[in-house]
Amino acid sequence: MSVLQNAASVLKLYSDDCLELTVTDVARRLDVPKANASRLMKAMRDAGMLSTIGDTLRHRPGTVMLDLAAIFRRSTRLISRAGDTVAALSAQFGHTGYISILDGQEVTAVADFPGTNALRVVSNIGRRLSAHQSATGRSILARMSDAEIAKLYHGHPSANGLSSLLATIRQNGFATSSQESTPGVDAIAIAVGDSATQETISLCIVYPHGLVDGDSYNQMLAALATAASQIAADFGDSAFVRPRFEHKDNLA
Amino acid sequence: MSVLQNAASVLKLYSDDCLELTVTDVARRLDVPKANASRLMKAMRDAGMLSTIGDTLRHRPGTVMLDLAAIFRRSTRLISRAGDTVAALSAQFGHTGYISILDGQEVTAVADFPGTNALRVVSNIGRRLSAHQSATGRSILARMSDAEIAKLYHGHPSANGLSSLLATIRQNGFATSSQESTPGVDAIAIAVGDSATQETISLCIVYPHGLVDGDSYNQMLAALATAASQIAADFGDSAFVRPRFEHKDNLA
DNA sequence: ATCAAGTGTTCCATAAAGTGGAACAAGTTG
DNA sequence: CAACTTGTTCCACTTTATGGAACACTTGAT
Repeated sequence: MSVLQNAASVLKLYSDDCLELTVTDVARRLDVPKANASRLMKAMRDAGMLSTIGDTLRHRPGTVMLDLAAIFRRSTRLISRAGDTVAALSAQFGHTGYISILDGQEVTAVADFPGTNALRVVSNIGRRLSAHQSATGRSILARMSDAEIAKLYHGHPSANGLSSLLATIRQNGFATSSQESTPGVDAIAIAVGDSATQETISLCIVYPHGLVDGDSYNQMLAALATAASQIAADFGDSAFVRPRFEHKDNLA
Repeated sequence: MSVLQNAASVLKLYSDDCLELTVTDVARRLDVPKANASRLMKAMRDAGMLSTIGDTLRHRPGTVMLDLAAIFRRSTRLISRAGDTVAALSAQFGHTGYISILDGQEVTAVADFPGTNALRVVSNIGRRLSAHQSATGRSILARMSDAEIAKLYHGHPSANGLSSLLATIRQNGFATSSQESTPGVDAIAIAVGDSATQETISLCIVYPHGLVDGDSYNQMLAALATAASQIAADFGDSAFVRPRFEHKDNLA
């Protein structure tokens, strides 16, 4: 194991439920000797990757990390453009929106746009979901060939059922989920790509299950589809499937 | 030089003006052999600290970095609380606000609250300013003893003039700047600390030079002073100096 | 088509790290 | 004050990083 991987492992320990870490925390959770954790975290402090909280023994991410998320978001025109689009949709419908990317077998939100409704889904930048268990993940996976999927999910138990799921999404041009990753939360997602870089991202709107009637659903889906189609056209996305859908009168 | 420090150096190369890096960029800018940059960046990719942009040779920060800034902001009650306060002030006056911390001889913004005015200062999370050359930096430095300042600025050319500057700030309880770090931008800053952790942060409002009259300035300063005093009281900040100021009729 | 200059990767012996067990100091808790 | 926690330091040993050169690949110009 290289130091870098260990350092990354430490950073990955941070989450919504873990805002600070001590040497012992790290040693326990990564199952490494205390001595290693101590030296590693000292090195990370010296490098600016970690900082102590006040003069306590607890650690938080270092100042080096502070602007990297913003730089990621601005790194490509595709993300910037999609962010503007989802921000507008989020404001229009009052629901929370995301831009996500695929990272191995997981998807990660790179930008979030909190909704304005009283009951809305709270966003979690950096929260990772299984790609095959989320609308946003499946919308991206559906753009890959069966061979690529087979390679990515080689030996994975969910590999079998995935194929038919993705076939439907390829046909519809959009993906949905209902209370899958998070209880009470439904989602609509459409993926777009940049022909110049092969970069693929997913636009997603999440909303409380049961609080969106058929009309609203249809409007959101139509608006998301129109927005995504426009982006796909602008970025020369040949893999884009223009969403096909019937207006639903009632939701299950 | 350890790998971690080199990795941190790579991450520090990213800025508002540098959203992507190639192997050659890194080799040149850090003055290391191409071979080292290549292997280092490969290791950083494997660790998730960097990722390639689509299938190009350009690199952006990796997905590991995406949520670390948010975790930093939530890591202490002091920052969260101050953030809420500055957000309210920013909304009230329409000017951009910041929360910043001292990092060596520099200050870094950890949270930003963009103003609503048509002409407003655009924010830069992670942008680093010389502590002694900014209102926010001086507001924090003023809380340190002369001995600590002397140690921090040992051998630094600006060390001499700094002492009297800080003395004034200690007396006033607030710091200001006018077109110092950024042309056309003025700022008011007040620092507060947490007695439990010795953590110190600075609350700051920035506004376009010449577009704020005496009344507005007085109101902002008073509002910021009141807000900071309340935070200082809540966190048992014994070093806090309640701001003393006369209402200005005209600004220079 | 060919050359030149750019890109990033791999090879190698040398030099410099990281490793983990144990002993240590400092602070908490009952 | 003894038993526990915390984080740090020491050591011989192992693994990793280093930097120069050779390599493959793409790009633009002649």
